Parts: sequence; C-alpha cells; structure tokens
Amino acid sequence: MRERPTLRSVALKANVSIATVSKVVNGIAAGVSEATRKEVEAAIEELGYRPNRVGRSLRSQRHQAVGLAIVDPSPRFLADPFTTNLVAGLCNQLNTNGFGLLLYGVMPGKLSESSLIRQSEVDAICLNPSGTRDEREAAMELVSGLGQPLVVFQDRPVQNLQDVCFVRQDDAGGAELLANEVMKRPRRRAVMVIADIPWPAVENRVAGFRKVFEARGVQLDLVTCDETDSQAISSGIAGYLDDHGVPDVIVGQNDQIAIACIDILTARGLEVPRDVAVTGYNAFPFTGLSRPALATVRSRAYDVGVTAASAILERLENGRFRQREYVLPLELVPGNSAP
Amino acid sequence: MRERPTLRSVALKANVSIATVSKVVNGIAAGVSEATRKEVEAAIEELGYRPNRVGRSLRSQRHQAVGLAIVDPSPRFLADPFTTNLVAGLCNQLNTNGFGLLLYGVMPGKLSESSLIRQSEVDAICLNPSGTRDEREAAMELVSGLGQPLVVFQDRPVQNLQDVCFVRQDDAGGAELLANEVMKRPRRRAVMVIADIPWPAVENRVAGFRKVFEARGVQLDLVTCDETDSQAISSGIAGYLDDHGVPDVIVGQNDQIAIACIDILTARGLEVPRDVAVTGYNAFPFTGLSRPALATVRSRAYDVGVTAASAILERLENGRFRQREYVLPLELVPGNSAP
DNA sequence: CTGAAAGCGCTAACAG
DNA sequence: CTGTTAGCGCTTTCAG
Repeated sequence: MRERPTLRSVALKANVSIATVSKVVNGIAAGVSEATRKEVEAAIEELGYRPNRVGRSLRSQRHQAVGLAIVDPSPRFLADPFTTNLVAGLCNQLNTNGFGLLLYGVMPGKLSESSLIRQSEVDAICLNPSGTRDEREAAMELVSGLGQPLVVFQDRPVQNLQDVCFVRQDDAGGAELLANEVMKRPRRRAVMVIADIPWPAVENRVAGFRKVFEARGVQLDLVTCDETDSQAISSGIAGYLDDHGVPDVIVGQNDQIAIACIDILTARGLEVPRDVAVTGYNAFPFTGLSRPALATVRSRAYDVGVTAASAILERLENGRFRQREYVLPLELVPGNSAP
Repeated sequence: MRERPTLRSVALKANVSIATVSKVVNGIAAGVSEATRKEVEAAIEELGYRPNRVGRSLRSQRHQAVGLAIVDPSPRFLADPFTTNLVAGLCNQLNTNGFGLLLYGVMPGKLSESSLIRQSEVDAICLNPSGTRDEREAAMELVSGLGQPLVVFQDRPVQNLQDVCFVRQDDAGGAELLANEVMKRPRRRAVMVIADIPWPAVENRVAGFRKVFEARGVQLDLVTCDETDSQAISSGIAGYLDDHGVPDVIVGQNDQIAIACIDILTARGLEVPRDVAVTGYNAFPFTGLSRPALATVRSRAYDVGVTAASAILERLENGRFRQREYVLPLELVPGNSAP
C-alpha cells in the first residue's frame, strides 16, 4: 500500500509550492496561471490525491459534518419509522451538500457521557430528545452549552437558549384533524393509547385531541402501555376494555398501536368503525396494510429531517438561524376505520 | 462564548507543560506525580476542557469513527427495516466503544463522488451494496482501493480483495427453511415475488428456494415489481395471476411483499393457506400484524450490525480481521400462512 | 503569479 | 518526573 499522497507530494511532483496546490484543490481562481493549474491537476490525477479532511478541519475549524443524538431507552433506537425517515431526510440533504452525518444513539441520562458531546468534531448538533419535559430541557441545555448550533426535533421551543432551532411536524394540528374527522358522528367517550415513554410529539398529539374532544364534551381517557411489542399493546387495551367497557373512539399514538387496537377489537367481535372508530398517526409510504384502512395523518418525518439540514446549512453560511422554529403542517389520510 | 480551552490553556492554568497535561488527559500513569496530576485535573475541570478530536486525529491518524455507505436508488434509503436494524446494531456497538458512525446514503454509481470516499476521516468503511453482482463488485473494489479496512454487508465474498470482511445473515439457508415448511404439503408451482432492484440477499434467497423446489420437482417462477408501494406490488402479482393462474405457493422477498400478496389473494376470494401458501422473509420485532400470521424467518439484521462493529473493533486492535466471513444462521417463524 | 512560513491542537520521542 | 520540540496536512497571509 503506497502512502497516501499529501499536498506536499503533489507539490513535489508538479514542481510548485504546496500553497499553489492548495489553491488549485480549492478552486481558488485568483493567483494561479492556467499553465500551472493544468500541471498541478495532472499531478493530482496521477497521484490520486484526495484532500485530507482532518488537516483541513484543524486549520479551518470546519468539519463538514453534523452530529445527531437520538435519545431513546431502546437499543433499537432506530426501530421507529419516524426516526428512520427523519434520519434519511437529514442524511440525504446533508450528504448532497458535502456534509456527513455522525449518528449517535444514546440512553436517557447518558447524553453527557456520549462521545458526541465529549469530543467535538462537528459543525452543528441535532438532538432528538425523549423523556419528561424537564429531562428534555436538561438535554437541550447540555448540548447548547457546547457552543455549537443546535437543532432540536419535535419539541416545543425553550426560551433562554441561544443559537438553537426547533423543527417539528404539527402534531397538535394533526390530532385536531383526526378528532374532527371522528366527530362527524356523535361520541361520548374516547381513549388514547400511548407508549409508556414520554415523547414530546405525543404530548402535542394528546393536547390536540383533548382540545377538540373537550370542546365537544367528549371524555378522553389515556391508556399507557409498553409499545415495544404488539402483545403488550393488546393486553394494555384489553385491560381498559375489561375495566371500563367499550368506548366510542380509540385513537392510537401511532399507526402500529392503532392496528394492534383494531386487532383486539375484531377479536372481541366488535366492528370498526361501526362499534368503535379507530385512528392512527404517522402514516409512512409503506403502511397500507391494515383492514379496514386506517384513518391517520401522513407523517412529515422525512421533511423534518430535510428542513433541519437546510436550516443548519443556512446557519453555517450566515452565522445565524433564519427562523427559530419550523412547524410542518400535517395532512389527513382518510380511511375506513373512522368515522 | 468563551474560547474553547486547549491543552495549552490547561497547561498555563496548571503551571505545567502541555506534555504533562496530555499525559493526564490520556490517563498515562508513567511520569506524572500524584500531586501534579491532581492540579492538572483541577484545571481541566475548572476550564471545562474537552480534548479536540481533530488535533488528535491529525497526529495519531486514528479517527474513532467508521463510515457506512448505503447504496440504494431510493432517497429514503433507510426505509427498509433490514437496513434500519442493521444501522442500529452497528451504531450501538460502535458508540459503546467510543466510536462514531458516519452515515452516507448514496445512489448507485455515485459512490465515487460521495464525500465518504473522496475524503477520508474514518478508520474503517462499511458498505451495503446493491445492484447487479458486477456493480457490487465494482463498488467493493472502489472502496477497498482506499486502503482502509472494509466490511461488506449481505454479499458473498470476493476473492481478490485485501483487508475485507463479509458479514451477512444466511439468506439461502433461511429460504430453505421456508421452502421445506411449504413442502410439508404437495406442490406443483411456486412464485417468488421480488423487487425490481437486484439485492445480493435476495439473490441468495432465490437460490435457497430454487434448491429445495427443484429437488422436489416444483416449478419456481419469478415476478418482479416495484416494491416502493403496496399498490405496485399488488398490480405486479395481479398481472401474474391473470396470465398464469393461481400457483400453490407464493413466497415474498420480504414480509411487506408477502402481506401485499395475502391482501390481493384474499380480495380475489382465495384463502390462505388453503388455496395458496404464502411465506414472508425478515420478520422484525414489530411485525405481528398480518392475518393469517405469516410464516417467515426472523431477521438477524441487528446482529449483522453488531457483528460488523465487533469485527472492525477487533481489526483495528489487531491489524487484521480474525475471520473473512461471518454468516449468521436464521430461524423459522412458523405461521398460519403456510403450509 | 508564486512561495515561504505560521500555526490550528495534539502526541510522543527525547532531553533535562 | 517534567518540559521542549517536531511534526501530522492543511489554509492563509504576506513577501517576493
């Protein structure tokens, strides 16, 4: 294996100084004659020179990379399709603009030990927080204290932080859309089935449902369950049905949970939506699987990622975030599961 | 915002040389008295010093980071649950050992333009290739030519490459398990529904099915379709049914496709598995949704990621990969959709 | 138009 | 036990 060529080896080969090579590499037109440029380019080609990003970073203090910390109690932190699509959007938009994405999955409370935090080698950090609002704010403050631009996903803005941008889809608005859909028929009692981990987006959905249901005099109960497998969801909802009887509406925190709910209702001889209306949340391109088709909202996770990347790129360019907050509107996906 | 402290500022504060601080930071016991160590640690604490990874990298030529290139024609390259779980396993195992994961989604043929390739800042590269075998081999050679340790996912080994490790689940073996399950009843004709993008893992599955079916005198047809949405899958399989009639068995390239197949069969008044047996592939923790429950194999995607990370860590430690190939065995998930 | 040189933050060899 | 120093590869200023 030959040594990797450096500016110096190229300079040697082309009989010029490394400063000249640097100019050519960086496409700096001023101060290089066409003739030398050609020669240098030939040497670069011949040696197969590729610039060393580390040397460049050390000098320029820019790393062409963005860090993403996903705070999640599950080691399979990427299992959730929302996260998955967000990462894809972020990564694509970054890659397209010559930036890399440094991915970290971190357990709640372990953020300060993560090497993303302990050693900086990125131009900006993205944070996908989970936990209670207090825990999330603590995480935001920790990362913000690093003095790097920060993008926070899915959470509501915090006042006292500098150089931070909040990007999320309009989860409360999406919930209102679904609630209004459901309310096309008269209802008395609704149940929302949520995971036992507090997620900011879910808080917003609860708020959206509550707003509409309360205004229409509909009682809203919350049922919490472990969402890691459909078994746990089933027993969670089954417990509620046994204790409180059958409600008019079941809204799932997401599509997976809603499908599990439809399953157990069907198993008990109930018909959706005749006996119970069911709605999901966060439809993704590949989710036309349930019967009856789920009434849900189309997730903007991918766009959230793209928006964040664009905001970061722009921030790096101009020294500040243009907007402090981006809220992407959601769209109803009508289905046969409601109303 | 205060300047970020460096070795120098800590040294100044503690009235020692930067060499001494460096030793303390790196936990080098030899040559530092307990007293100075304490003083230095106090200075580090007070200044909030964190080592700069870039300076360290430049000097030590190690980056504590691994690159992952996912070659996929879809911009939503992370949509596939296999990829998702693989990334999670890889990322967790790497993070746990102080390594970062630099993620790149790249379009087929664009690999050489990717900045992961063009600028090295990682200690090893992982490649998740797609396309024809030729295209995949070209990609492997390209990356291998960088002179960095390389891990290739899901593909069969290539002979002439140095410092490469191949990690995959036993897709052919998994297909044989399913085929044998299906063959518990007599069959004449089977159809495999596959995506129009060639994936190495799918080639292996086809080979596994073919082996068993051929040995038992069962004809195996292939139907190709766009797998990006269930609509396209439905029309693909519908076309086959119209042209060739109903086969005894339909095997899907993955669970999503199999579920779409069950849908369309049911819609046509056919009963699974009475009229047609259906099998899937790559069950993930959250895939108990179809009725009848799908006969499939449990994917080892997460373990593939973990295995790769461990292999890389070991390679970086010892200078060479211990094994050239890791093939993780698959396990049947029996279901009611077959036999 | 071209080159010499300083220095980004760090490690490690070597000198004291 | 501690400090001095020479770079790692690069960008950029300043002189020629």
